[in-house]
Order: sequence, then structure tokens, then C-alpha cells
Amino acid sequence: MPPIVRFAPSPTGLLHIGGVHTALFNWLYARHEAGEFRLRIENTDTSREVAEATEQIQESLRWLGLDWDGPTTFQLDRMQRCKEEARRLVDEGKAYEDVGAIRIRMPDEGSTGWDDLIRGRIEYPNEKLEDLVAVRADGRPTYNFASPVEDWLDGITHVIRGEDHISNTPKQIRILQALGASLPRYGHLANILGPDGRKLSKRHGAVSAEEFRKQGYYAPALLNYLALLGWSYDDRRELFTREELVELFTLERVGASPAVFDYQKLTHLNGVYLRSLSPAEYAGVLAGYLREQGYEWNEELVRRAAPLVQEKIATLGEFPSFAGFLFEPVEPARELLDGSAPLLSDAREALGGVDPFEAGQIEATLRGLAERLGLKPRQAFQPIRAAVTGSNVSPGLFESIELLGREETLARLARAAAAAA
RNA sequence: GCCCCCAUCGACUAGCGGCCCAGGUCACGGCCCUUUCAAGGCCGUAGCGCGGGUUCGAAUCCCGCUGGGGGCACCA
Repeated sequence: MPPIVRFAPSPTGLLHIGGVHTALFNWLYARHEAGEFRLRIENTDTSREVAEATEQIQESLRWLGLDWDGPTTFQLDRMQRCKEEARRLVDEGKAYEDVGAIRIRMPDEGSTGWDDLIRGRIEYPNEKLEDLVAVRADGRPTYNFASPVEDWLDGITHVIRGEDHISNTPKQIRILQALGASLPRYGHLANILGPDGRKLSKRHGAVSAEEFRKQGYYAPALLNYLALLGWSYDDRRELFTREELVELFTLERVGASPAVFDYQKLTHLNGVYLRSLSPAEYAGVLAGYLREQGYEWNEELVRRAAPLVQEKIATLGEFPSFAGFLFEPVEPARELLDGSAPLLSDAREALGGVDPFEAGQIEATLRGLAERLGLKPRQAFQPIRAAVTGSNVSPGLFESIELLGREETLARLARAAAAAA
């Protein structure tokens, strides 16, 4: 029987990367086993609900390609059913009323245990289990009651979630048993930590899927990186397409120890992905990203600039600062130009006669100029680079000049020569 | 305080008793290439938390300790 799993975030804000990780592992498991992956919004606590959150969560999942089966469901929609079930437990003597709330009786001897999908046997002493509130005095079911009831109603077969739910599991098992429901299997994933060993949070850097997207991370790379946090295929392979992940993923190879999120490794992997794209694909991805982030730059020029940066930037977000000089005026720092007024004037003059105005000719001309002036390539090109791109770090100089065009290049050289004088 | 979980290079991990004086990747250091920055190539530094067992043999199994994390709500 194919498994049915679910991802059940609460709509309290943007989708946290830890949530993405949990969603990914559920999704991979479902797809690998040809089962179903459901999305359920746990909005029982209306006071903490953020209006936009549900749509943002779904948008993030769509961006990452984590498609879910069936409609998105809402915990709140099942309040009535939850109350009826709680009522039933009272009638059966398995629960009782307490100051207006309904509490479920928990055993106080022995232990409750389960064979965790990724941790093996876990036993929890029953004396630590309190009679938990299933329905509040105001009539709303609690999370710990609604969640297992919904798992039951939805026929969830495998509950794969974060390790912070380990201590909830025995309670939920007891509830399900009281209800007469069959139990799902449980698997608890390790948390994702920040570099300081604490829970990954805002002060460590980007934490929501939306932020990673904004910074120019490529969804397939982010997914690949996240898969490597707690899962591995063997002792050397680290690059996997979505399809390969689906094919190779097994819970058997998921580890139980917490992992520190390494932004540098993610960035490196992102670069590997971006560089592996064909020039046309890359140009499309880059143009799409800039459009989405609100840049209104000439798309034709963006596409022509794409090959100049593909090898050089690891995230799409670096493009504006790295190649923005093609679209906006530059203001080179004085010290980058110091003492190079004659050189810049000579360069301007030499480039004025280049025809056709393309990289090969431009390079030959500037190298010839450097040689005439007795300058090493670096000595000659850095000031020119600064004058034209506004920085001492840029895409290839000759290609950049070609894209900028003769008129703008000469204007920038003239302006910089004046500033350097 | 009590309960639960976890423990291999700085980081992610491979290792499920001999193939390991521990392998891969990121980061870091050096060299090469080079118009900057990257990318790439080559080389290198670096690890089984500690103590007891079990075994002919332990990174691998067991126990304890230590350390880290999570949980103990009419929050999710």
C-alpha cells in the first residue's frame, strides 16, 4: 500500500528553511514510494495566524517544485469533527471534563513506545504523560489532539516531522489508541542548526525560502543542498537532480544527528548548478530572476551579459552589483583612478578607432596600447576597468566594453580621465 | 529539576567488527593558470569526546560519564 504523508506547517509567517527541509523529506519519500504528499495548514491557533502566510507557504513550495496531492486542507475546518470525537471519548470514559475543557486520560504506569523510522525504538515513561487537554474551554481543539485526529481522518500512514515533536508522539499515540484508530509510523528528523549550534534563526542569515529566493539561490540547488542535510547516498556523490533524488531517496539513509546549515557550501553548490546550465538556460534564469525582483533592465542586454557572469557569480543576486554598470551610470572611487589620467586618455583615443567594436579587436588594441606604454597588462587594465565598470572587480574587461558600446565607453573614459587629473 | 534525542576533520557526511595509521565535499593554506574577480588544475593542514567493557580484532556492539539539542501549555 503506497504511503500517504503530509507537511503540516502553521501559518504564522514565511516558510522557514527547516520547514522546507521537512517538506522535502516527506515529498521525496512520497514520490519515491509512489505515495501521496499532502499539505495541511495547522491554523487552530487563530491568534497567531498571519493573513498572508498560507499563500506565501504555498508559493514557496511551488517555487521549489514540491507539489502536493489533493487540495490544501485546514485544521480549523475540522474543529467540529474533533469536538465530536472528544465528546465520544468522554462518553466512553476515556476522557473527562475539567473546568470546561475536555481532558484525555493517560496511563500512569508502563511506557509508550514506537519504532521510529529514523531513530529506532523510543520508549517514553507513561508517568510523564499528563491528562492532556483535547478541547479548550472555549471549544477549540488543541494541536496535540487535532493533529493526530486529522492524521487519522486523512489516512496518513507515515508522520515524518522534526525532532521537536518526539515528546508529542507518545501523547498522540495514546489519543489514537483511545480513538480506536490505527497508528501511523513515525519518523523524526534532526533539527537544522545555525553555525553557533543553536536553532537556525534570523541572525544567522536567510531563513525563509522567500529570502533564499530573493538572494538569488536556484531552487534545484537549494533542494540538492537541503537533501544533503541528514541524508546521503554514498561516500562521494553529492550532485542530484530532483528526479535522481526521488529515485535514490530512502529513509534508511537518513541520519538522526542535527546538522549545521552551511551558507558557504550552499552558495558553492548554487554556483555549480548555475555554471552547469546551458548559456541559453542561464540567460533565461537570470532574466527571470531580475524581472521577479523588480529590476526593469533591458532584457536583451541582460541576456547578452549573462555569458559574461555565468562563470563568475555563484548566486543570481550578485548580478546587480557585479554587472549593474551595464545598465546604470558608474561612480569610480577616486583611488582606483589616481594617476592614470594619461593612460585613460590614450585608451579613449585608441578605442575611438576600433572597428568593428567587438571584444577581440578591443583586446588587441588595448594590449597594443599597454605595450607601447611599457605597462604590464594588469597595470594598464585595472584603471580602465575602474573607469568603465566603476570597480576593480568586474566581468571580462573587453567583453564588458563591447557590451557597453563605443559611445558610452568613450564617455566614461573621458569622465574618469578628467576626474583623475 | 524531570523526560527524550544526538555525538567521525571548523562544517556536511561515508563508515552498519577486520577492506580505515578513516574516504568525499565545503571552508581554510600553498602552488599553477590569469586583464580583476571567479572558475579550473595540483598539493596540503585537519577528525573517530572521555572512561570502562565485549571480541582474536572496535570509529563501528554494550554500559557509564561528559558535551550539545529538544520537550515538560486550555502554543503549534
